[in-house]
Amino acid sequence: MFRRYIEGVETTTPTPMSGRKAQAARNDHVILEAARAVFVADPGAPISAVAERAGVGISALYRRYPGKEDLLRKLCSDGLKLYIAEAEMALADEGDPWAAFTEFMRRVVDADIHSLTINLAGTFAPTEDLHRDSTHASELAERVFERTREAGALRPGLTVVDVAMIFDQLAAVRLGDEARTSRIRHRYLALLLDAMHLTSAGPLPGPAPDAEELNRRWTVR
Amino acid sequence: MFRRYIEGVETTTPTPMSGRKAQAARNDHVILEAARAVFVADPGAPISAVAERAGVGISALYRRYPGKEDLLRKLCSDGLKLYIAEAEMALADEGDPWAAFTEFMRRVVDADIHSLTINLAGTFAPTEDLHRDSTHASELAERVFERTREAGALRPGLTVVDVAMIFDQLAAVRLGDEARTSRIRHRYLALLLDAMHLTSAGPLPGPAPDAEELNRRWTVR
DNA sequence: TATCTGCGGAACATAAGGTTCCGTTCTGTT
DNA sequence: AACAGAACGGAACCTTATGTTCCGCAGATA
Repeated sequence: MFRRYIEGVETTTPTPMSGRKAQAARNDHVILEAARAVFVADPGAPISAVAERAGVGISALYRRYPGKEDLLRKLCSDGLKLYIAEAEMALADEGDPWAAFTEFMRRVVDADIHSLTINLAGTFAPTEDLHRDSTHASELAERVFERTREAGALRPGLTVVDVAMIFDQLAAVRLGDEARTSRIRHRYLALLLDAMHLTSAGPLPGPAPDAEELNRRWTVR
Repeated sequence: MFRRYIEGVETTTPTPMSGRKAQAARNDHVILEAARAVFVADPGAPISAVAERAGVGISALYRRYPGKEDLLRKLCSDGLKLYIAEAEMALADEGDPWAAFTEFMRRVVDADIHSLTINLAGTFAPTEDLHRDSTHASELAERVFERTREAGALRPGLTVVDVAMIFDQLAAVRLGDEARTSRIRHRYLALLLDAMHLTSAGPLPGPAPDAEELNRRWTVR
């Protein structure tokens, strides 16, 4: 029978095209990717938009996540882990600290990690795990920043909080599709990196934000 | 009678504290200011939030504007007129073009004009008047920018659209109250201005956005 | 005193969106 | 071949949010 034929394919293919389990596993990924795209474009988007984009029904979402907030938390958690991984990669780079720092920022902008973390914060009640990851991410970023600063590659007066704020500003750049947006963000990232690299420039006006001010954004609006 | 006394005050004081007309005129201003504060903080805020902030009832709003969109259009229109006035002031400055340019940007950031124009665009159906003002504003900004560029004060490759995008990014900076936000925006404006002033730096990556891409943001989302 | 203007805010109507639920399809088993 | 169950689609349900209307009141005006 046809079914049998399909089953045969299943057992010989790493990612079989049929089979309930395989379909479900594929949906796991499709749904997460759709959720990422939708919520990055609009953190307040309805859950039905995610289902539509994923090409599945709403029940496929509720089978995997108890509610909307859980999905948002999952995305945010993944974003934080990505950020942590990028920061660790930067720290593992023993070469030129400035080069490692710029590459770190480029990768964060490239993967639009910031849109997954801070931009989603405030749309759900944060959990203890999320808070831990967030703290860890901040610490790693601080180490990347400090190493760069100690190498004398940064404009005096800059702080690691400035880096976070710059990610904020770049995440606000939105024009056309994701590819276009990414390209334009890199344009302004290049501009900002040049400004951050002016090691003999004067101090910037006003005190930089402090970490406490930043963390307040995690509370539900 | 007490009423007579008040009337007497009315005729001798420029802004009498009582009198129906005077109260109404004051409300005109109070309501607009409340609407500005509320919608700048959140373009999707409910109209009741505006009334609450103004300390008036909802009917006081509906007496002045047929509906929510009309109020938003009024704010946006005022913002465009402000922008036009600032650009004209910059053009009238016959001194150092770079100084005039930086002061122009500082004033726009200071008055948070960008939050009134582009940030509100898309929340209402644009009218012909609005479109005309928008075009006029762009033309004036272009002249300010061109004059600065011709003076050799700008990094090669920059365009006037970059200026608009930078306003966008600065408007995304939000931390604490309006005063704190303003101060922090000026910090990053200073950073960006330094980067824009690197007249001998290499070109930035990627093509700058074009005007058409920008104007697409005026359509309702 | 009669009338009018401006206004407060409850009431109303509607839209939006999160969640539930039922019927259907396909899978693996007896 | 019939059956139990998993995964799912999507309509229905229900609550919330919010734009708008409306009614009654207070102060001003004549």
